[in-house]
Amino acid sequence: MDYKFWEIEPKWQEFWDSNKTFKTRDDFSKPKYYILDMFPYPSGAGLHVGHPEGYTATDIISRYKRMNGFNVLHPMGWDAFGLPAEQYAMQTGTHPAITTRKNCDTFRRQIKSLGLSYDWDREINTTDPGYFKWTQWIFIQLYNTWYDPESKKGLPISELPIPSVIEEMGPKAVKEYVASKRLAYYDNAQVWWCSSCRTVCANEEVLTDGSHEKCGHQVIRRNLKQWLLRIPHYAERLLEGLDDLDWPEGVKDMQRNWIGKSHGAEVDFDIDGIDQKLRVYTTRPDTLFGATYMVISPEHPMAETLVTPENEENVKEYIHTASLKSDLDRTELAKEKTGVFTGRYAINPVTGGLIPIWVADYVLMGYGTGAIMAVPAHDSRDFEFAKKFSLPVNCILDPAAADQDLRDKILAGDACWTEDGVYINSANSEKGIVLNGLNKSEGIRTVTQWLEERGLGKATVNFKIRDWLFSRQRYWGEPFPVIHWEDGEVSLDENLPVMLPTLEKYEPGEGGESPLANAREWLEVVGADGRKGRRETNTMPQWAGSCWYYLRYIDPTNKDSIFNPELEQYWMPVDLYVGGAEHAVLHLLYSRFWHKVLFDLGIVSTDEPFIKLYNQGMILAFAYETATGAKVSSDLVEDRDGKFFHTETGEELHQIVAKMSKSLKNVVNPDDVVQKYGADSLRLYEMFMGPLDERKPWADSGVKGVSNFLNRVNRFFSDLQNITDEKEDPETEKALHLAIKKVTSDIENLKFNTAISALMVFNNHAIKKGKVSLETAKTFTLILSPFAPHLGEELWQLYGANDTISYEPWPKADEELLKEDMFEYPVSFNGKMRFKLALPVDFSVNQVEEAVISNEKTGKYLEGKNLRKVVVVPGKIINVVIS
RNA sequence: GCCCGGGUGGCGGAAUUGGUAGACGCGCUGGACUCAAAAUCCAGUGUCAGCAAUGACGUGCGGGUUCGAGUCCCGCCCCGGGCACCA
Repeated sequence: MDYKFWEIEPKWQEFWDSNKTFKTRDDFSKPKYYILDMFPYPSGAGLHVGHPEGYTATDIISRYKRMNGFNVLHPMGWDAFGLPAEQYAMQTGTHPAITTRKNCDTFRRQIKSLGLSYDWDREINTTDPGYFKWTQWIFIQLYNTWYDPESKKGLPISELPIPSVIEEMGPKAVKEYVASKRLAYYDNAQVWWCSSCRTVCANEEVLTDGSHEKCGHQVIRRNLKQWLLRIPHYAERLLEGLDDLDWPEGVKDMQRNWIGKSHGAEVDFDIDGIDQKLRVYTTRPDTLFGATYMVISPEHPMAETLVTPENEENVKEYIHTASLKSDLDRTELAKEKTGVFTGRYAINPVTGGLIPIWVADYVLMGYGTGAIMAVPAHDSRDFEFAKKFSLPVNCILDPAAADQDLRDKILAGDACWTEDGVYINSANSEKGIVLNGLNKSEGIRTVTQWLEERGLGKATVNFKIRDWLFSRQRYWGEPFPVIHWEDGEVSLDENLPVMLPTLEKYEPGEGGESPLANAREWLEVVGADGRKGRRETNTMPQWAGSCWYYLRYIDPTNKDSIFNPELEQYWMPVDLYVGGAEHAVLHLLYSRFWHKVLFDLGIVSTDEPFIKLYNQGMILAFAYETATGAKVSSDLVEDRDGKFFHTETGEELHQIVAKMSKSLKNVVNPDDVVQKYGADSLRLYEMFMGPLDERKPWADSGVKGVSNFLNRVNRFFSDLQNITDEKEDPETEKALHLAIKKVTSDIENLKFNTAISALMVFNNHAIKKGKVSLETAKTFTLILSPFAPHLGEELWQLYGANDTISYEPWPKADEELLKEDMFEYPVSFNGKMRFKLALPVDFSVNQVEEAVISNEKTGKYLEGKNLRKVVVVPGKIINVVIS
């Protein structure tokens, strides 16, 4: 019987659709399982083979969990705001909503053709007003929340205590004070501006080379009024929360690095000749004795105060030059350090010595206090700077582990040492501080305490994470529910949703304003009191909609509230979240931030949204290059007996693995694969390629391999002549239960490649046997069905069922059947396996040893050798040690 | 520079976490079926030597621990990802 996937696959997809087989009911009596895919951006290019990888994995688990009695929530939707639809609108005038709808239709059709068991009644779309109404609503919650460091919680802004000093200054001061505490605020911000996209981008969207992640164009600095979110207030919570999450360690590390917590101290330095102090942040207060100069960043507010008249011109020029530089120029490591002397000196609090204050752009205003004490002997950046400008290098830490040569250099101030050691030259009994003889951690403790006792400084914690730039000069995004009044007041428009106006032109407005600035009618508002105002013309970034979508699936059509809290309590948190590693920081950190705020406000019931996270690896493709490394398009490559040649030049080519790309002509379209081999084959191949979390190259021959397997399954199991009513043969029964056991544990551990291998092993066994019982055939069909659901349903129906296989109970492996009487011991001599010896499993170590020694084969290996000992690991191995 | 991954046959990858290296699949070789081809089926397939039995070698490189190392430890090399003057 032929394997007619082209008939059975549409048949079952139609069945699932019309019977709403995968509709999720809010049945609280069952244990729930919420399994989520990162929803896609529906691009015009349609699905690529990377999408079905994660989707198939979650689909297998969804089906497996249903068969294990779980109430499974497994939804899909569209992250549909974004630049491409808007750019297309600029070129063609087509409204982005139309483009978006078309693309979603394509994606939905393609996803449905893969037989994925989503509950389509819960489909969501971030561009749907019924959805973004609630994105705007969350923005309002953020705006109306402040973070209380005491209780470490976000609280309603109405509960913000106003200090009496502020209160006395009048209502304007109070308003400003309140604004300074809101989690969302509107302010001037130094932002990255992409002149090609005519929009700002967040720090995270700018690549290391200073180009915009989306378009590759160089970005520049601009000062613009923008919306920002105070995510650093949640830094500590976001950091602590990571510990209990079942996430890949690498992702957690990346988030930890991004948050960038450091412990150190703030120290106040007196300034010679002015009655002001310069505050620095350092993680190495212990090296205070080695501080030989200070540096402030060019943007430091005290720059003007500090500079002496004779240095004023120099310093001003330097600050001006620095302001023109991009961060890229300023941070490039290869670059030489620059700086100018202010003419002013600070007083080192432990030595009492005068140390020069410099301005240099290697110190950043955005971190710590924007000023540092420089310890060139024990900080490599300071060392580099000191060498260039001939500043003194005082070694105060005798290096612990350096070789003698290096140690001499360090002690002489000719090299830098940042590791542990023993302090020298670090005592001032007059000031009551002695570090000599201590090590680094003792030193840090001693100095910090000394500073605190004298009111000169205090222990401080710093974070690298910055405020999140939350507005874009775009049309196709969520409008802010905000009105700017002519008198400068900002207020919220709580009449949600605030809709996007229809535009004739999607070009950005004057001076870098969003295209919304062109929508005059929409833009201008008049208040009840006749006051005039303008709507916010910026829109939210794409992150906004994806920050909370997992919550809307819970109750996607609710018109009155974001979701029903009872449903939220049942379904949350997400039990398993699968998606690409490219979202390791941004999406996942932003989501966690919003979720924690919503948790503090009592809107959601869990502190963390995603209990377990798994990253699927990227699917790559084979590509070819010449001896000189030039890439060759795949259509110009000829395969001759496993060697590759250029069809035009005849040159032998080297096979490499690279990202799929149009230019290399090695992009695989899932539609073509479904057409040629069927959805079950595509699913199976994507899972069989290798471990889910690893990057791996696509090979068409591999699809053929799994397609062969499904053909063999179909040929054998759909031929009722092979299926008997007799009792199953013990050997086959054992093979079956071995497969159940392996497939079960492999699904639990997301090891789908080896699960499929186990299915293949059993199938090979069954075919070799020639006959299996109906019971066996049904059981095999059950464990095959999550992987190849169409064929699973088809066989299930053939065996007499008249309903879906999707909710049939998952088989249990019978351990009794797997027990062995005999074990075939590998017998090694000095660790080399020589022969096998079958012995009863219940043999004692002594009995095994005797059996080995008396075995005739052993004699051969003992000839001319001494038997030293016999190592027996019951049920594992025998090793005979000879000499 | 720092932080994570990863290097196993011709290829994708297995290996119960210290116990038979190479499961499963692709490819290749030989055979069956066929007028022939495709498809399918059967057998073989880490490398070297040998007709074979068998032996030697073998998990990026160099050391070490152990009765025994792909797996653990020390020192390197290469590939991929992230961060990068954060004091």
